[in-house]
Amino acid sequence: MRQGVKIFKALSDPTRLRILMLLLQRELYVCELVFILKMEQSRISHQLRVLRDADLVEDTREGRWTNYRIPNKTRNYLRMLFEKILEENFSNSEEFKKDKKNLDMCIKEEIRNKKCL
Amino acid sequence: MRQGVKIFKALSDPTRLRILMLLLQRELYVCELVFILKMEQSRISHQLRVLRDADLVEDTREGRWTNYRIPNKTRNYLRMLFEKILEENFSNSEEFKKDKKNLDMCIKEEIRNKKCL
DNA sequence: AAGATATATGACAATATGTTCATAGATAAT
DNA sequence: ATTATCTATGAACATATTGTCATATATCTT
Repeated sequence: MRQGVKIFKALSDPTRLRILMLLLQRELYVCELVFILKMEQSRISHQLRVLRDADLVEDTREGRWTNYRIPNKTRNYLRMLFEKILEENFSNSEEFKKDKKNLDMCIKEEIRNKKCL
Repeated sequence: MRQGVKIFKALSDPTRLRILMLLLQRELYVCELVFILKMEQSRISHQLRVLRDADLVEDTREGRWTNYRIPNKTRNYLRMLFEKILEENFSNSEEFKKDKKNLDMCIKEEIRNKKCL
């Protein structure tokens, strides 16, 4: 029960939804999320913690970097959730289009390989 | 987007989840929910408002009573949501077992026909 | 019309949440 | 070793949420 509530709580914030949408596309470092979302690093770290506590994301340390991704076991239902509930409401929103564009730029500029420098 | 967040927000409270689980079983008057959940009427009314604002429930006035139900268009994905996310976490919880028992009693004692008197 | 019942709502207090700022911890580069 | 970089965390603040109490509204009964 607690866990169920925790999951929905984690999903009930625009910033965290944006992060999840992005992680559904691709695993990302924190610094890549900073690049894409143009938000303070600590803000993103705090939100990632909430997502991690709800088991919606997992992370591995890679040197100085932390690589966040959506675990396979939740990937499917999360996708479904987003399709059912957020397709019109979110995927087509101006906000997410911008995030998507920044993600493309993030990939193009190889932020990941340049280690966010 | 806003709507998506609103839906998850509405789902992220134990009381509201209990109400939704009950409404998935059967349409109910507010006074029946009071009978089942053993909570203050105003508390339940407030929570129903949140659910209604998120379009998760709909209501019709029937004389003095308000009949709440889950609309067909959301019924399916809500069920799915609960199966995927809440099956282990909620449906088998002590809390919901108790609610279910009270719902049975509510039906048996025909609270609905007695109009909660 | 007056009283009783079912529900909704507004105000308030207690608590929870989200963001920012400052800083700590860990790893890499020099 | 020192410095720089990436990430996490704690404190403080503003805002939002939840539950309670009192009360309003609507409908029914008499």
